[in-house]
Amino acid sequence: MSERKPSTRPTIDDVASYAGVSIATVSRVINQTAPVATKTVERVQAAIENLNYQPQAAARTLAGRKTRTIGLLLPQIGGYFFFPMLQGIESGAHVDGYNLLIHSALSNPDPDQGEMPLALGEHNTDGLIVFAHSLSEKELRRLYDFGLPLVLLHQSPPEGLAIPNVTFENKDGARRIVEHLIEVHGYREIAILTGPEEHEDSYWREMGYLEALNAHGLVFNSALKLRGKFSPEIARLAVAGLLGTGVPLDAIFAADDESASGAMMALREAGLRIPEDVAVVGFDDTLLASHLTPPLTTVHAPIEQAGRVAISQLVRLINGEKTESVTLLPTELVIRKSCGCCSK
Amino acid sequence: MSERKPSTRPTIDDVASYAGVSIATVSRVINQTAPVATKTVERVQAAIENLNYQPQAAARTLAGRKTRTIGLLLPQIGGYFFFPMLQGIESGAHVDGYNLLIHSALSNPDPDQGEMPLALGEHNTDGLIVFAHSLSEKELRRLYDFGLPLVLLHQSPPEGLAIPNVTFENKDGARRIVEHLIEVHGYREIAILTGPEEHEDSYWREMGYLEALNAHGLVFNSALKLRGKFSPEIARLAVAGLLGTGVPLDAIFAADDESASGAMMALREAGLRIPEDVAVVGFDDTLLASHLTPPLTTVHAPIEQAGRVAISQLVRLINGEKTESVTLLPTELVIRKSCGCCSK
DNA sequence: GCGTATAATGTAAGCGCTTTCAGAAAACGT
DNA sequence: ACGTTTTCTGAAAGCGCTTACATTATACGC
Repeated sequence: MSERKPSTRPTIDDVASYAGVSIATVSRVINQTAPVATKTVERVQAAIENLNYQPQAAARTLAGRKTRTIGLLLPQIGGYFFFPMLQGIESGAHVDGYNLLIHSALSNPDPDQGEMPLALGEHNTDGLIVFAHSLSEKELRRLYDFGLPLVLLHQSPPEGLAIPNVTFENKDGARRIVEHLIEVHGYREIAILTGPEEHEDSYWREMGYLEALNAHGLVFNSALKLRGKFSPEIARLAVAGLLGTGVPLDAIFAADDESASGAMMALREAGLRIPEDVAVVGFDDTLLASHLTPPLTTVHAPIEQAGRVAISQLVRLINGEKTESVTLLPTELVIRKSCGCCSK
Repeated sequence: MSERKPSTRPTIDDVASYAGVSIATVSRVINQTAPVATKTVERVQAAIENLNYQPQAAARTLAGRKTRTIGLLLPQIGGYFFFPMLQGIESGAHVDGYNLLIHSALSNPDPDQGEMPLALGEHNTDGLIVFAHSLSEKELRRLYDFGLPLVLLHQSPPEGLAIPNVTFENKDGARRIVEHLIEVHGYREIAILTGPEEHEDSYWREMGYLEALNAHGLVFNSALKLRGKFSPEIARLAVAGLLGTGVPLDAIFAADDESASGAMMALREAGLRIPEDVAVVGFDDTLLASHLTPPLTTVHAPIEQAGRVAISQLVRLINGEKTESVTLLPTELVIRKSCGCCSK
């Protein structure tokens, strides 16, 4: 293995002399930045075709001071959430003609410690999509002050920074699913399994839960609030713990599908049937939801769309156009079986 | 929103004059490409620090003719498989000091149709990791002939191209899990739910299944071979169909976890218990496996590691070092409940 | 037709780095 | 001491493009 002839790619000069024009003209037909005679365009295009020429990105970047690439900053998450998001971002980026450079906070030495002069930032990209909590506030500020176009996904900007932010209608979705539990099934002892404390999506989902309770005259029982971390294991433990206390319970609203799955495991281990003994519902409608037994009733979050919207906001920012300071994507109730409904 | 002061970043010249040296020296301390007096190094480093200087990638690329980025080509897959793979690739790339540019075949106009002068290829990257079937053979050949370092993930190279290839010990893993079914549980009517026809991993898993059958004197019954597509829906339909025929059946070996999930659904819908009536096992051990009910016995495939190894092979190739022509990563049996074992 | 506005092309100056090449400084040998 | 290596440093030439700016061909007006 190994040992292969290197090769040298044609440059714009080759194309120019092949077509019998100057490199400026070649550049113009490539970028369509100035009128060129139809005949010339044809000649140049033929030359490009024949030589199999493709402009070299680095040179264009250097000369044109735009990288045509967008950076994506991810925290060290795993999970079901991630994939559709990436898909949305990737496809959005390509539609707009941008390349996608990915950087996970994982690979960075000291995510929190402050300093992480991320190689991505102001150097290789025209703008950055920053997923919740993958950047310290300090670093975010620095990039912002620097003037780098930024869009936040599932996180609102720190005080004073006008960074567009895209996320879901979390409160609304949560309220609706909890109301479903109350109105359709008549549950009254509904536990909530939250996400991590600092996570905004989780916060608003909790608010939605509270709102639904209030709207139906139910009082919030703090014993029914379990802190999860978007992790099935933690959820399972938390629910097992709750079950141990003997607090009455007829449903669990998990702030994410993975926690819902963990809750189901705990319930099952305790010999409880779902949904007959305790109903379980989730949030996100990730791939996982339909695979669970019973299939999970949840709130569909347009994850992929969020990625796409984030890109389009970023592109507007890059182009100096106006952007929405916050975009809330609508969610939708997905009824399956785990809430007690029998459909499908 | 919008309207922010742009800003101009310091260049190597700024650093040079700040430190009172020439840009050549600055370059040398940055790249450690030639000896520099300790005192000078310190001065330069202080300058870099103070000015918050970071070299501009495009300029380095242009001057140094290396991009320091690796491209990843993905097909339009969804799925559980994807995430750990990306994680492995991403972290591997960063460990080796490379950026990661992602490109999904999805975004390409005509993936199969041949022509797709992918912007990634020879222009913005030092090398490419190509996931199975994200590139036509023709395109692959072109890039190879061009001399671009290439590594294939889960696909062997076309005739005559010496491209390193990393994948799992599929046959071995499949054989072992099927033998588990036969030896430990005594099943004899074991159906197989394959992946898509052209997929090599799937092919070898099927071979492993056959091998296990043969080794135990069982004859292969073609009625028990169901063609899946790594998709739960298709698997579900296929299994439902099989059940309809009344062919005796005591276990199903699915070539991937998602199909296993689909199989489980079909079984459940037919009123069959898992594993009492029919056992189900999978392959891959994706996140999904442990969430299923009952938890899925499967073969753990080191997906993340595969990504990491692919990167390291690619980096060797880039550096002109020798590489393995094929890397088979060992798999491991993961016993849960769906096979009939009771552990955990 | 002639002057002038307009379209089409070419010339050349960088973009911010890396890297020869050569010169200056320091270290060595005897 | 003096020549000779060995270190260290700087000047300058690109890398392959984009983009003013200048120039030339073509169109228009009357």
